[in-house]
Amino acid sequence: MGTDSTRNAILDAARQVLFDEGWEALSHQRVAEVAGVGRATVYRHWPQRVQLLQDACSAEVLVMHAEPTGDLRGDLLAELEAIRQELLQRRAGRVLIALADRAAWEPELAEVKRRFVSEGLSALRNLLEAGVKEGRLDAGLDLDGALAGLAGALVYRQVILDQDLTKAMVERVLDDFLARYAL
Amino acid sequence: MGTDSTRNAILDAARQVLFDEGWEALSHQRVAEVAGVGRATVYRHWPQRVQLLQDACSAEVLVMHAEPTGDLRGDLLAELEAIRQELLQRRAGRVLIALADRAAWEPELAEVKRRFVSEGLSALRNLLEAGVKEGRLDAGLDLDGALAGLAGALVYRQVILDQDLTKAMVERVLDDFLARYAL
DNA sequence: ACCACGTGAGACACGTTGTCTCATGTCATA
DNA sequence: TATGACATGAGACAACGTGTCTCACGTGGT
Repeated sequence: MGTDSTRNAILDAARQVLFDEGWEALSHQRVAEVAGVGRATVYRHWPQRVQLLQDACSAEVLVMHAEPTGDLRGDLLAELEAIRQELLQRRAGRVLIALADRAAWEPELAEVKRRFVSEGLSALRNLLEAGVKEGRLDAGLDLDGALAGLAGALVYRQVILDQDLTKAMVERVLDDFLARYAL
Repeated sequence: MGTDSTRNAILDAARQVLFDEGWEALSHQRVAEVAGVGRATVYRHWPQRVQLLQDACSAEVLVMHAEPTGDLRGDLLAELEAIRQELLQRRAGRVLIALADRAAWEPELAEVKRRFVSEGLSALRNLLEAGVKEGRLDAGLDLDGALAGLAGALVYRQVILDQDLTKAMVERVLDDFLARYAL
């Protein structure tokens, strides 16, 4: 077995363990078991647990972005819907919350978290930016504040309140936002 | 030393460890060291780690609530300010995020989290409810949605974005909300 | 003076972690 | 085909953490 396929098998196993059994279960030993490789092999590639966490998480930062159509509300809704799916299906919420928790004590993870958040919301940010530039959103809009408001409301419901996000919730959050800032 | 003072010493130590060293460090052994008691004593009172976590967290659910004055914006602002202080100083944010993470795999903690959130926001909920009843807020207001929007925006900024919440941020969040829902 | 009881210290078995060595299998090259 | 470089799996090993147990000690109430 070549180096790359072993690495991938380990990373796949790490993600599986992370999602199914939680962060605390993500040990070299457990990952080796699930990946079907020797324990020493996991240590060889990732001597530190935090690096394994980092690499396992990094591959999760993939939000499907739709092409903007020019319809502001429609584009925003599509993007928020993509984020909703990410939170629901790919369990980005769990990863995010685990990162937020560990990042306080493991500085390496703070950067992973920052990237995770910023990449996950980059398309949304672009849409809002364009909306302001084209005069369809209030110029006084605080971009970071708006992102925190939109994403925060969704993440909070999904991860803190344990609600499964519905399309209606997303629309409500968006329409409240637009009621305030759309021109 | 009596039973109660030992219990309190252990719970104090548990909270200290929880805040200063993180959730993973919260073992019977570490708590015993910090509390200056024998390891067996900690096991005697809390055989399961999750119970220790539970009791250590439960005492953290104390938000200072101001008396309502009748001025809706002022009262809401005071309450959000109290929540901000809680998130900033008493590290409720860290506890909340740690609870959210562990609750996914430890059902006992889900209830602790639920109480934590609901008690922390109960005063805010009452203010909003009264505002609707007195006709000062849009009757179409979705109470849970509004709470999620307000709290979510603050928690998200504090814990996910690592921003230290300022008074200005709180005012902005509130005024955006009132711009949409105040009559 | 007595006793009940919570406690601290420590012994013990057990599982986990991180490191190391070595025989084996695989792949590219001569 | 023979050869050599290399990644791997298995396992030995010490160190550490965990959960349970026993026992001597000190305190407070009787």
